[in-house]
Amino acid sequence: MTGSSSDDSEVPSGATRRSDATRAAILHAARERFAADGYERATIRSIAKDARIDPSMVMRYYGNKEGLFAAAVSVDLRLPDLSAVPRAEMGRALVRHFLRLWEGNGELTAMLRVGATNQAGAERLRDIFREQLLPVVGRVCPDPEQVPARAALCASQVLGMSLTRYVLRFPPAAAMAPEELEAWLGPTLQRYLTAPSP
Amino acid sequence: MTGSSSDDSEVPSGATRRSDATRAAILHAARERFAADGYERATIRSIAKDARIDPSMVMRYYGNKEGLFAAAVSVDLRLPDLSAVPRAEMGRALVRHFLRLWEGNGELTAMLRVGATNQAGAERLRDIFREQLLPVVGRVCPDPEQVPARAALCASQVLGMSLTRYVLRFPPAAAMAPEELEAWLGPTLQRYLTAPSP
DNA sequence: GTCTATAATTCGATAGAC
DNA sequence: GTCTATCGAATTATAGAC
Repeated sequence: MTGSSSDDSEVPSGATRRSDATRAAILHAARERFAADGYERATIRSIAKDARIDPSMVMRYYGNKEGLFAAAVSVDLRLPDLSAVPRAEMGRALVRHFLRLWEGNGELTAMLRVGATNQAGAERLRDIFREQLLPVVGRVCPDPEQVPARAALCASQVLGMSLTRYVLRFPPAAAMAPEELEAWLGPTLQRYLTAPSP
Repeated sequence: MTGSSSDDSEVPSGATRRSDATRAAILHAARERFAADGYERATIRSIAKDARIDPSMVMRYYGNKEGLFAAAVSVDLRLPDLSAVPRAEMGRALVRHFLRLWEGNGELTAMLRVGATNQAGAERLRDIFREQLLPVVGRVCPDPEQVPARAALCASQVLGMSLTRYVLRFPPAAAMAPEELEAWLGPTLQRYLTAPSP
């Protein structure tokens, strides 16, 4: 009964499944739709249509809409080790990293949009904050008690600029050049990271 | 034909309509629902239920869901005239104003939530930025060419903190005391408003 | 002014043929 | 593995009785 079945619905051990291309197409379409429409308006049907497959395939592969979202959005900020850059340049380094990250990545916009309306989305963003940003700030802030607040301040400015620039599209925010943004936001993060607590 | 009709569906000239209480209840419920659930998940049915009236009344009064949203959300930031405060304290004054505004006002959270997912909501936020924040910054910034960018930077930090504190509820952001926030964000806005362009 | 009933869509999810 | 067909539920919106 192990190999005599005429269909190949069983997951093979090491070989690539025939469905891998389909799965990748679904995830790609899901990321774009979630980013563009948010969680509620990004329908399984529209995602399937983008991926040029049948909607039922999405259900088969990912169980339900939440499963699809969880599978589609896995954000790795790839934050640099700030303790490796000169202390006076940490702010700008962090801003530059985030700017590059946002420019070519709809996933982050998706997370932001979904986090604003969906409870599970907000929780994912809190996870990312806790697991990825907190440790980085922890390595450059001597007082552990101040780490959460300083990290949250950095997050507020970075997410705020992302919101106004990529989601709400305030014309001046969308028009600013990356170098300009880096020059303005860099000192802000620098202060949140290193200035004495007020 | 003007007053002989047996029903009172026509809008009277100066007197209060019998439906005013109902309309107010609808708008109140709509604000809360839009703030709590975002545009898509805030259904007319749920709003009507909160207002303890029939869902069809909402349609009758506001035409459709977009009309209801437009009527429910009319944000007046009541921004102070910054040119009336000492130049060195403008940043803190602006932060303090926004903090007070956000604390007791679900409307702003609603705008933020809806703006993140709904196109019309984003446009309303752009309107508020252009009509209310731009003029205030314009009065304290000597170079008109720099006004939009400086205003957008202020908006990014204010909206970013609102997002992380009230919508995404990052624990450290939600836990910070207003005085603490004022001390951290004040200098940031102060620099965005008055520091020489980098 | 208020409500019932329902039309017209749309969505997530399931069943089952091939 | 893929697709058709469809269910059941929810939604916006309309028509019309009282």
